[in-house]
Amino acid sequence: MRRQAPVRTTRPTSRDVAAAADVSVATVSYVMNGRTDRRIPDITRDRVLEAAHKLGYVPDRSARMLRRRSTEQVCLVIGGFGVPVLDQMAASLHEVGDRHGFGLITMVVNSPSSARRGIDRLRERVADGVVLAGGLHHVGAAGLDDLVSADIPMMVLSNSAPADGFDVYREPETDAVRDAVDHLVRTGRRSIAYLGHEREVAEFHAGRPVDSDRFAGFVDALESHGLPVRPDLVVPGADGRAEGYRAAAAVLGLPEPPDAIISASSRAAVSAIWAARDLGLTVPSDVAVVGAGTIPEAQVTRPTLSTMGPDDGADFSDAAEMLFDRILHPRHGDWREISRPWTFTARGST
Amino acid sequence: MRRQAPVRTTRPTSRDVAAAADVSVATVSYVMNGRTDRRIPDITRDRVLEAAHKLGYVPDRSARMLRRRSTEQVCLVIGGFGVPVLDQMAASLHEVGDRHGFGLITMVVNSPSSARRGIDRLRERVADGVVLAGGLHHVGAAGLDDLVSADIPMMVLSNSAPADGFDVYREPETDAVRDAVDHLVRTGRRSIAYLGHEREVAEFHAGRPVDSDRFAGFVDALESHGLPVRPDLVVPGADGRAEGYRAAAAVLGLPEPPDAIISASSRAAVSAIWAARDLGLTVPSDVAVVGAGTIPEAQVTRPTLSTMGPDDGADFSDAAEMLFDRILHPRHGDWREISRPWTFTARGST
DNA sequence: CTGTTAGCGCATTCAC
DNA sequence: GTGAATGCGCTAACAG
Repeated sequence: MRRQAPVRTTRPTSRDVAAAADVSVATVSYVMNGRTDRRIPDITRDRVLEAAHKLGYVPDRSARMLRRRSTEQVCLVIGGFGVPVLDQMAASLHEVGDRHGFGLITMVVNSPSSARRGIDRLRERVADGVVLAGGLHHVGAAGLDDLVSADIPMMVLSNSAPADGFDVYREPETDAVRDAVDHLVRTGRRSIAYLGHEREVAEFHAGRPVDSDRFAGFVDALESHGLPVRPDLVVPGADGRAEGYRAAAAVLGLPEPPDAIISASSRAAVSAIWAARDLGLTVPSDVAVVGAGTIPEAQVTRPTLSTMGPDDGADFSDAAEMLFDRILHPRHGDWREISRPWTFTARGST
Repeated sequence: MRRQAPVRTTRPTSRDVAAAADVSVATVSYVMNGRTDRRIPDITRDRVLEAAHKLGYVPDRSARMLRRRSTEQVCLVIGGFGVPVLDQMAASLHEVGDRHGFGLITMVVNSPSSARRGIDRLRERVADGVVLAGGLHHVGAAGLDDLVSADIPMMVLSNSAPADGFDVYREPETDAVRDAVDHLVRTGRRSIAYLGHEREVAEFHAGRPVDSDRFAGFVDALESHGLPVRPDLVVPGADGRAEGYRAAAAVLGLPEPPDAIISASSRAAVSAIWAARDLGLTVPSDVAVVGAGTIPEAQVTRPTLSTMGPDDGADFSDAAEMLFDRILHPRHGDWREISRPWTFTARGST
């Protein structure tokens, strides 16, 4: 049974409802928005509601946006999908956004050109607030300035960006990495491999400064123990499970394999445990493994996975709340920081 | 160095640009939209562009939306985050959306009330098109009707919903499941466990009809081999890695453990392999494992993971293209279906 | 308590 | 080739 094509009459507007309920458009607006500062008698209210329902009236967001000069949407900028921590961020934004009647739009920034497009779109005011959780590198300082000068409330996830023009969310990882390395050295490890993200590793091997709290902490900690940073043990592989497996298998197959692996993502760390076991190695006696980030899986692997991460797991409601606070109560200056230092938790894999 | 708070002068409008360039707002509009049907001399064009740049003019989307009666955004409705296949969908939508100048908004539907809110918001025309990839159960038939009567182009991912009022994307899994079961039985398996999604399993145990192609195929295949469906081997655990591990460990610890496990997600299947190994079992000789869905990891596990899935992996550009086709060339009736039947690929784990 | 009015910023007729 | 005028649908002043 094929459904009838709707009779393409134009959809009803507030004027139509006003006419049907025999009130003014203003009253319709007040009723539809449930405004309590306007005293509308229940009789009138019901008449409007009934007319709206009968006509199938639904307010038009575009018009509301234009008039209110607010979109009631926030934008989450990420570098790509499949990263657990960003799923958490998105979930938190959805959750607190719902409470405020806000929707979420996502934007993927994985190249300079997509960064340019994204910034332009943001400047067109598609959203009342932004969480910059990825692609920061492609956005760059100039892009950040564009966003700041567009005067749009923003929260940036970064350990290095100054809180100037926006709020920032930091997860200082240095101490956790140092603790992890200390722990590994104390238990007799001498050659520690680093499974990093593409960027980190590329910059390191190119001899450029590496903008990574985590990697810097790793290098510092090694040096403070008088241990060398072996370039052949700094490899990419943290960006996915398959990548992690291959990278771990590769370093463990080296003539002088590491006796410990620190991975910049916990999901790659899990893969590293697999790889070790598949090579006939025992974790942790032959090789220790440490992951970065909180994933539930860490508790069910054998051995359980030692991790570095924020104490209270991955929940970003505080970041979301802060963004909405700034959207709802705009003020300039007074930029805030949230800091959630990571700690090292030794479990079975070390 | 603290950045100056911007002088909160109102942002420039096309009128301001027109004045600065000494042209009319119409000309500004034509230039900004790069319209080729209007012949604008380069001199004029450059003057407008220069004025726009100097004033920092950026067109306002809300106004454009209202006037054009289109938002140039599509909406992806999902049931939650962390599902690889949805990441693929989001990536595809972003990709082809970018080509058409469209943005993406996401919506999480994980309860009847969030479904209601989502539908209402969609009816407010926050997006020109919708991909319903999750939460379909909470939306329900009535919700679908609301969306259809709102006359908004839509693509629904479902194996059961009729293509009536919207396009549908199907992934028939029955044949693949049958092939998997056939393969398992042929290689001597007699008790096959099913790691399912929460809903599937709950409905099964409640004795209600299970709206799952995959599960139905599983039951049919077992029966055609004269094998019973053991209720104690139909367990939830496909919704996550940790869940999968626990569920697999539990069934494998049963007095009469299964000799094969079919998991409704490949990531839980990977966990099942872990669990088996941790219990001292060998895969596949002691227990075979099959996963549903394409993940790169399947190739690096030991043994490699036998999976059921679409032949060409997880790519939804065809779905995205179809949605945009309907948005850009609206027509009623003629609802289309894309079907990507799953096949079974035997690898090391069977 | 409710109606009238005036835009929000833009894209699009229709004159010239 | 360009400009003046109109209105998308709604909300917020301001009257009454």
